Amino acid sequence: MADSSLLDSLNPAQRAAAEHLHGPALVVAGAGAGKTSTVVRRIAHLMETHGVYPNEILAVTFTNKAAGELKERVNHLIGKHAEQIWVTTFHSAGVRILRAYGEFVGLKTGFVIYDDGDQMDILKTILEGISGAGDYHPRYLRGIIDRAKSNLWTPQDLASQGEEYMSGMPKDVAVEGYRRYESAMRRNNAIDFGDLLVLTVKLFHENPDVLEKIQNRAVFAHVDEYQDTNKVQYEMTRLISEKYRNLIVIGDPDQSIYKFRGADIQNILDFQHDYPDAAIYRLEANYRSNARVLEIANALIAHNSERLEKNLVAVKPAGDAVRFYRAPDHRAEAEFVATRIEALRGSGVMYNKMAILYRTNSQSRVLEERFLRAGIPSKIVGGMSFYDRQEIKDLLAYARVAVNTLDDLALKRALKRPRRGVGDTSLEKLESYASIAGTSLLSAFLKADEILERGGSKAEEFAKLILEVAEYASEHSAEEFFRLLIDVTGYKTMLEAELKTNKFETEARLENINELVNAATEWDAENHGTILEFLDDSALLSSVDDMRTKRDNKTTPEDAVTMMTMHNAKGLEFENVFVVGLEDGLLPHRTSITEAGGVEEERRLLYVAITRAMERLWITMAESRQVFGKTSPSEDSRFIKDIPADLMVQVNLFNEPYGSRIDPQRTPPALQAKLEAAGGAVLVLKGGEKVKHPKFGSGKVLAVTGAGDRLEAMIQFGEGMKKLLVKYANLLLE
DNA sequence: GTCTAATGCGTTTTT
DNA sequence: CGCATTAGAC
Repeated sequence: MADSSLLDSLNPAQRAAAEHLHGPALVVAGAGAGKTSTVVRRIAHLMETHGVYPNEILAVTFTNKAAGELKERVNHLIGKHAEQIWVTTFHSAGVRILRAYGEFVGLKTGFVIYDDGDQMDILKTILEGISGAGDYHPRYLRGIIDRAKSNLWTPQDLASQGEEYMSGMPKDVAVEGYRRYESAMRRNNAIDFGDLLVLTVKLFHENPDVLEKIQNRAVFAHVDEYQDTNKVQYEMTRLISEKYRNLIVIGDPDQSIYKFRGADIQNILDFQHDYPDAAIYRLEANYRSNARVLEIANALIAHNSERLEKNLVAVKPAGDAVRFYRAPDHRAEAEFVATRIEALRGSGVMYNKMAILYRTNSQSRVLEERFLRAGIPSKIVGGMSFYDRQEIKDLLAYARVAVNTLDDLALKRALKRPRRGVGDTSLEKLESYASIAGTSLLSAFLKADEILERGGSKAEEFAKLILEVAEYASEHSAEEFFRLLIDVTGYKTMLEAELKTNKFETEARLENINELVNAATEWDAENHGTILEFLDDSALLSSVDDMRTKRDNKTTPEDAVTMMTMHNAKGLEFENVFVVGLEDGLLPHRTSITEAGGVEEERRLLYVAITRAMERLWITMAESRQVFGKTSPSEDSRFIKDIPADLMVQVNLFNEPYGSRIDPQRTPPALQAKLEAAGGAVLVLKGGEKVKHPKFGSGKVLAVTGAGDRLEAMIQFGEGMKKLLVKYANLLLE
C-alpha cells in the first residue's frame, strides 16, 4: 500500500487499525494508547486516500466535548469538509433523529427532554397514586425504569423479570409505576434520556425507510468507549451499521465503569462473536504515563477476571515513584494534597496541570474549603451544575412550557416563583379538572374563572402570561427571549426585593440569571437556532462539556486545579494526579461490595483514575472520615493490597519516604529498548524503525512487545519476519 | 396563601 | 452534615 503521510506518525498497530477499510473491526485500545489519534487519522485517511465523502462518516463519542475535539482534530488535519462528518453522542444523535421523525413514534412537535429531577417529581406523584406505594422512594423506581429502558424493556417486559431488578420494590408496584410514568410522559409531550435511545430504536424498527436514510449517513461508522454501551446503544449501533457493515468499535474492557447505567461489558467481550469476520487490533503502547504509574495500574487490574487479554506497556521511561499517603483523617488528607499542590506550584507547575479524583461528589467539600483557605484556585467539574440551580431551573420551566404547552410539570414549577396567588387548593382543582377533561393544565388555567369559585382571575392571568411568553419564544433569539423572560415574569423584580433579607445568596442568583442570558448570547452566535434547540442542548450537556463548566463559576480563573469524580475523569489526562479516599467502603464503595461483579467494577474505576496520570501520581486515604456528621474509622482500601508494596513509596506529610521503600535498582518495564548504536547513542525502539541485525541484515521493526529482559521486537527482514529478544539480538539502528 | 422552624432521613457513580 | 418535608403560625 502506498505510504500516506497522514499515517506516518502512527505506530504499526495504530496504523493497521487506521488503514482498516471494509467490514467490522474491534480496536482494543488501552489507556493512553492514542486511540483518538488513530480514529482521527483513519477518518482523514478514508477521505483523502479512498475518496469517502464526509457525509458518509459517523463517529459516536462518549461526551459532546470528545465529539468537539475529534471534529476539531480532523478539521485541523484535512480542512473544511470535515464539518459534514457526523460526530455525535448517542443521546445527541437521538434528539436529532427524533426532532426530524418523532411523529412516527407518537411524539408531538415541541416535545421536551425531562432530566432526572423532573422524573422524580412525576414518579413521586405516581407512587402516591398507587395504593400502598406511597412509602417507596421515587429514586428506586427511577432506577428501575432507567435500567429497564437501557435494556429495551417495556413495562410488560419488566413484569417477566426477576426480583433482582426491582430494587426491593414489589414487582407489581414497579410495573404499574413504569406504566403510569410512560403515559404521564406522553401526556406532557416529554421524553427522558432513556427515551432518546429507546424511541430511536423503535423508530428504526418500524420505519425501514427512515433507518436507511440514517444508514446512508453512516457508511463508515465508529463507536468509541464501546465497553460502556448498554443494550439499547448496542441495538442502535447494530441497526445503523447493518447496511454497510463498516463498523469499528473502540474500547477497553478494563475501563468499563458504567454498569449502574446499564452498560454491559459483554458487548465488547462478545464483539467477535457477534461479528465473526471482525478484524481485531490491539493498541498496547501507552504514551501517556510514566512507567512507574503504568506498572501499578497493570498490577492492580491483573486482579480482575472479566478481561480481554491485554499487555499495556509504557513508552515513557520510569519517572517519579508513585506516592502513598495515609492521613489520620479527611482534613489531614486535604491538608496533604494542598501542601503538595503548593510545592508543585512552587516548582513552576501550573495549577491546570493538576487534578484531584475522588469516588463521590461529597468528598470535594473538605478539599474545596482547604483550597479556599490556602488560596489555591480550583474548579469542580460535575456535581451541582449551573443548569441544576433553582433560579435557572425556574426560568427554564417558563421556557419549556412556552415551547410545549402540554408540559404540566413545567407549568407548575413556573407557577411557584414568583408567587402568583394561586395556592395548592386551587391548583388541585384545576389539575383534577384537566385530568377529567383530558386537557392540558394550561387549558384548565385559561378557563379558571369557570372552574374555581375563588381566585380564578389570578390563575387566568398567569395562563395569559404563559401564552405571551410562548409568543416571544417563537419570535426571538435565545438571548432576546431570556432577557424578556426575566423581566416579564417578574423574576428579576422578585430577586431584587429579596436582596434586603438575603443579600449574599440573592446576589449569586442575580448573577446566575445574568449568566443564563450570556449563555444564550454565546449559543445564538454559534447556532442561530430556536429556543427549543437551546433547551435540547442544555439538557444534553454533560458535566465535562465546556459550556457547563465554564458557566459553573465564572470567577474560576483559567489556571485552576481540577476536581472531579473518577467517573468524570474518563478519557482525560493530567500531568499530576491525586487519587484520594482509598478506603474500604468508599472505594470499593460499600454498596458495590455485595453486588455481583461490583468489586471488579470499582477496581476498574481506580484503574481509570490511576491511568489519568502522565508524570506524577499520589494516592491517599484517611484513617477516619466524617460521614453525615459522624466520624467513623476506616481501613485501607482492599485495592491497596492489590498493588505490590515495593511499587509505591509511602510518605509522610512532607512527602518524605518512610516505612516501605521501592528498590532504586529496579526499573519498571517500559517499551523502550536501549541499544548501543554505533556512536554510543541510546536508541529507543517503539516500532517503525529500520534496524540492522548481524545475521539477517536490514529490517523494519513492526511491533514491540513484552518488557524488560523479555522485550521482543517483531522485525521484517528480507528473508521473512522474525521475532527476536531485543536483549540478545545485537540490533543496530540503520 | 405564604412563610418559618423543627424534624427526620440518607449513605455512589451520570448521559 | 445538608436536604426535603411538614406542621403550625401569620
